[in-house]
Amino acid sequence: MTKVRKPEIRVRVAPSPTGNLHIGNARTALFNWLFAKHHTGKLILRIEDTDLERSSLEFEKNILNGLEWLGLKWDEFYKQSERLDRYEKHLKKLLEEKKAFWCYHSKEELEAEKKEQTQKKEAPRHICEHKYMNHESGIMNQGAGIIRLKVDENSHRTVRFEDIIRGHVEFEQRVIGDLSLAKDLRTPLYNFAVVVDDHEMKISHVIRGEDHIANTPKQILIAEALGVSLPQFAHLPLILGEDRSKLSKRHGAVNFDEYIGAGYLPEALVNFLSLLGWSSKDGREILTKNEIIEQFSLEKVHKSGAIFDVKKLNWINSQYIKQFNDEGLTSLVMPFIEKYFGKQDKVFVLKLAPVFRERLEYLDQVKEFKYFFGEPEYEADILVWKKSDKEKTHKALESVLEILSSNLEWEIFDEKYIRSELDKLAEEKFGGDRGAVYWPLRVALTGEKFSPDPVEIARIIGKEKTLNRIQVALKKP
RNA sequence: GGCGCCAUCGUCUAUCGGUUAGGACAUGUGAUUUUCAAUCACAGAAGAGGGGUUCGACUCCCCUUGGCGCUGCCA
Repeated sequence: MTKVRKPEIRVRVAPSPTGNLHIGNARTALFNWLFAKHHTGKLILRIEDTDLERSSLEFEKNILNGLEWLGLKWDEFYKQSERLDRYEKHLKKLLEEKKAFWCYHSKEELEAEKKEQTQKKEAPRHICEHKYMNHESGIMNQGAGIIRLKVDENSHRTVRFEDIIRGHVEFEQRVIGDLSLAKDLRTPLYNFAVVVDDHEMKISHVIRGEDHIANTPKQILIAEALGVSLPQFAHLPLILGEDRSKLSKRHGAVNFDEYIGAGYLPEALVNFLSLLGWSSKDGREILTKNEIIEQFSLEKVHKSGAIFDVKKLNWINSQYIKQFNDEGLTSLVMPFIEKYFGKQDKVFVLKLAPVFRERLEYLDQVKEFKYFFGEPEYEADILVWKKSDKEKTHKALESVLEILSSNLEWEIFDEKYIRSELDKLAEEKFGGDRGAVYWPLRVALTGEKFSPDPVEIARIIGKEKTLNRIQVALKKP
């Protein structure tokens, strides 16, 4: 008995470089990557740049960068624009075999046909009589034609396929029409190029968004004409915006760049995206890449679309941020700090790490902490605690200044001791109202109504700045 | 209009015919507390409607409704 070797798992990510990497593409890429990794298969990255008008190298670069940033490494790389010979070869064969033909209808004629069909409540599609013409030389273009596949519009056949996620899916062949394959021998169109490539690249599973589901029967027909075998299909549920329509620009941040720029962590994004349409067996939601790979299966992918919920992303990201130690978080946060506050001393930023770890959802939020990097500006009246008044506020600040400046070895700042002194002050002079002491101190140090604990801030910014800021506060009218 | 896909808390989801329908995010309340966060505890919150099948349906089938996608000589 010979051992049956399992066919190699090969999947592909096939973006077209007509725009920047989009959240939806990234998710599709991620699922392909997870599937490949789970089965120790290969991931093929294929740039679908047959539309030269709209494709650009800049977009291609953006897409590649985004995927790399996410940590999705591919094993093979192709560009359709470099494979024109392959498409031409198959196109010629199809033409010779009379499975494909040149269609010379004008766009106006096509438009009219479609209009008529719509009025007759028929499926809009092109049924081309040119396929019955017997051209002398079928391969050559006799005018301004395009190449179409001959599809029998009278067939009663149902084109079926088994989708791993959706199960049986069927389309009536007669609603498909004589679909377009290429503008000319060296300008293939999407569906045709995909089928040629998926075959030649030995793709075993096509995992793509549900928006491609209607392309599948077309691709099946093309594959049959080409005489090649079909991959398995899996159509992923769409990522939706708040209004439940397909996620797009009008929903806000859909460019992957924006998430990189906002300081989301690649691991967090992988984690979050993997949970859009998929869930782990054990129900846990914070999972490492390896855990996701291990548990991943297409059978567990949901059928219905999933709304992109930034709040959950934020929560997941904050969970990842909390996992870093001071050193790690400091280097993560440094570029963002320097972007807003200029060059900073690493030793100083290291002191901020605990504050950031507790409070950041994404790294760009460091911009909220400007009082660590410069002197605060604020209106004098916010110094006054709600249960207090101007006079008491002044008194409190003076007392705090005294406590901090007199009996304090600042090099060994003892938070506990300071706190007990300030508490004692509140007890003795403000009837136990600690807010009367801490609130003015906070505002003096930060210029904000909301902030981390003022004693912690004092420790971080150091003696000189602390005393100075209190004095500034005291001079406010 | 045609074709197709989908349908459990506000959101992401669990349940593979028998559960008080579970978890997470979000929300609310409370604890902590000098504010805001963080943290902890608790709470409210769901099977679109109608028919079947079955001893028993969220789960299987059909219809309705609704949502979405596709409908290019774009991908």
